[in-house]
Amino acid sequence: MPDATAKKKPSRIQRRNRRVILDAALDVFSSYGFRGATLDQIATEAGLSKPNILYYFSGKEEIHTTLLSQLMETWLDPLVELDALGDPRTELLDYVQRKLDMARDLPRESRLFAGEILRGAPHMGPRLQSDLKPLFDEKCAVIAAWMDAGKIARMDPRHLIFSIWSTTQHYADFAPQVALLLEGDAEQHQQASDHLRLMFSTLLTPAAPEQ
Amino acid sequence: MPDATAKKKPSRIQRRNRRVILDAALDVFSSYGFRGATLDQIATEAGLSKPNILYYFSGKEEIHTTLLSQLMETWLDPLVELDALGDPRTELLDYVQRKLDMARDLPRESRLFAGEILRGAPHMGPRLQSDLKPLFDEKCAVIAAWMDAGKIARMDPRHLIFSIWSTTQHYADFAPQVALLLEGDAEQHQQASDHLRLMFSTLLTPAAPEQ
DNA sequence: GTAAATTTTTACCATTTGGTAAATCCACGA
DNA sequence: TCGTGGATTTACCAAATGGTAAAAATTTAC
Repeated sequence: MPDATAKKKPSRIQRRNRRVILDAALDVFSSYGFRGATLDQIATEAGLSKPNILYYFSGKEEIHTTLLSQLMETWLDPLVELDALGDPRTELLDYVQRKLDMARDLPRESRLFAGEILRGAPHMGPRLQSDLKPLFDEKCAVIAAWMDAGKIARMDPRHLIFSIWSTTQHYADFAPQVALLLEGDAEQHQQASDHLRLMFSTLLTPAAPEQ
Repeated sequence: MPDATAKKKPSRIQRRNRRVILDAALDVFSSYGFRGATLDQIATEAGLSKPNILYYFSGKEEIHTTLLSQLMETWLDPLVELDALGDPRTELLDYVQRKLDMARDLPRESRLFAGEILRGAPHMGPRLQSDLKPLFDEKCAVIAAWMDAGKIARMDPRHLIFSIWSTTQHYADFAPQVALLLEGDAEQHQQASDHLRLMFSTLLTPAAPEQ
């Protein structure tokens, strides 16, 4: 007896078109926000007709929600990789680097996320609670343990993470401003990487315990 | 012979209603973005009718532009106050504090600004170029001079400023996320202040030159 | 107090937008 | 090759939205 709720596995066309639509939607939503984006824009960008898009998704909101759901995993991944058993300094500095690389490689995703939080997370509140919160608490505990062991300087782990998030994502979310102020500088990413490495490296170094 | 382009000074009613409209618009634009905001929302929030609002402003865009223009001055003020003649450490740490206080006291303004940049600064590009850029360059030179004099640790002043902007504004722009992750913590602002003071204090301290 | 100017309301309008119904097209297995 | 179910298009629609015209109400100047 087949499960009444079972979904048939999607056809090749289904998979391709859903992917195309989501990619177009990422472009449009990240550029104009949820309310600013229109189905016509997404349809044009995807090379499909509007009703055809609504054949694959029940509505504008479902596209947006699907995008945010998929994004969440990617977004949290760098933090997931933070290893309690690794060297504290290396782990944290590598985390900064991964987040910065993500800002460069996935700016659309960064802006989509930023826009959603900026508007009060109307479509993502529950997911933040269920996915982000436990992970955040867990990693804060790891960092706190490292501090207790004297491996890195003592501070509030939560605000340390906020500082890592904000400084790295700034390069994606405020890219037009950064580009204007750094005008023509081709080495942007390397500069940012060097700066953040210096900053967090200095910050994490525990005050010399000797003497 | 009176100047044909001269504007009569606005009446009491004019001043009051323009102020009421801009305040309502700040609420709505900062919550929903330019495209997401509607004139009806602004009108309701302001307690006026939609056509009445259009008596004071030529359209939705003019309200938004006016808001951004007014905001720019407020926004740049903390940086303007950075005094080349003051003590470098104190000046920079005070700057961080002023920006953090602004994130707490003017979250709507912070979100309005963030949203505009996030969408590629469609209504603010020229102002960034004309107002922000020169100020930024000037203060970068000041900071560079401090570094040359060995008063603070050497680093890229431009990325230092980015780090100050991002870490402080994060508390306004990502407030829902911060609130969720810090849940119920009443001391948020003081914690953030302490953390950022520690962070930038450590960062700016020049490596001991002796030995 | 009254006329002129300013302010506000009422009644609209054209366009855009998210979404639907139904007809048509087309890929694919028998 | 033909029929069937999935995929796509055409032709719509109702609501929302930015904006306007002109009448009505109110304030201001004399």
